[in-house]
Amino acid sequence: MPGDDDLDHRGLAKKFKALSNPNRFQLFAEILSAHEANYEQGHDCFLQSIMAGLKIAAPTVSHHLKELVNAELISTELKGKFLTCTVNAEALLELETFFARARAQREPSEPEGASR
Amino acid sequence: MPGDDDLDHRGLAKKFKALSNPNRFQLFAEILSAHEANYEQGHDCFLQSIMAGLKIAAPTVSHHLKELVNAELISTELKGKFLTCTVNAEALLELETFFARARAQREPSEPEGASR
DNA sequence: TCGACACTTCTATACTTTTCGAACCAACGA
DNA sequence: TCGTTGGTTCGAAAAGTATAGAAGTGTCGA
Repeated sequence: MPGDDDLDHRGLAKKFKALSNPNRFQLFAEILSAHEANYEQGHDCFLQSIMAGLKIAAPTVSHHLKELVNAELISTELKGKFLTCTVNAEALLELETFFARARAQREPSEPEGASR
Repeated sequence: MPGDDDLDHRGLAKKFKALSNPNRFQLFAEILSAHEANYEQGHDCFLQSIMAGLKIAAPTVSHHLKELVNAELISTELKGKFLTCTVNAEALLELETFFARARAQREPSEPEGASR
């Protein structure tokens, strides 16, 4: 099944690209940790509070956010006046799996999933 | 330990950036699978054979390769006339771990490593 | 020694991305 | 209703990236 991997690669490349910019990556990381911090409070992650930690202007944040959404790394929801951000769990799993497989590929001595 | 993560982030962003270009990503993937294929033969991965699968000129490949090395995703060794490429296992682990932790961070309900 | 080969460096060009000011839209509170 | 605030869109400038042709370096085999 070669086409399967190929499709994966498209999506992966897009995600890597989305994470390739330092500011965008920080934005992502910030959303991630805000997530953790606010989990008990309904894990609302407000863009406003995230922006405080970054040194880029609002339009730029908006742009980067769009890229992250486009890469399906996060999703956003408008709650009244505010915007909340959620990290996409599937994406994280997809990426983790990619590198786990890559490791298995590099060192075939270590059988991992067996089914391949 | 906040500085720890910060340093990680630098390196990670660099790695994502290195993987963000489709051709470079393919190059990386190619090296990876050549690895797997040639493992019994001493897992020498010759650049020459990899280049055959890509549709970019030699100088470009050279450039991309340098970026991958710079991001510490691979390392190269000159064997006489030829260049061999090796995927850096630590980098793969680092990346896998990052996403594994990110998942744990996103959904604290799922205790994973327990330690930290 | 010489020529072919594998790869790199240099240089230039086309293209993409990042960034922000200005203007804009939507929602909330007074 | 109006001003303020959170966020987006537009437009443009600046910076960065991908790419390859030409020329260079080192290695091998004849």
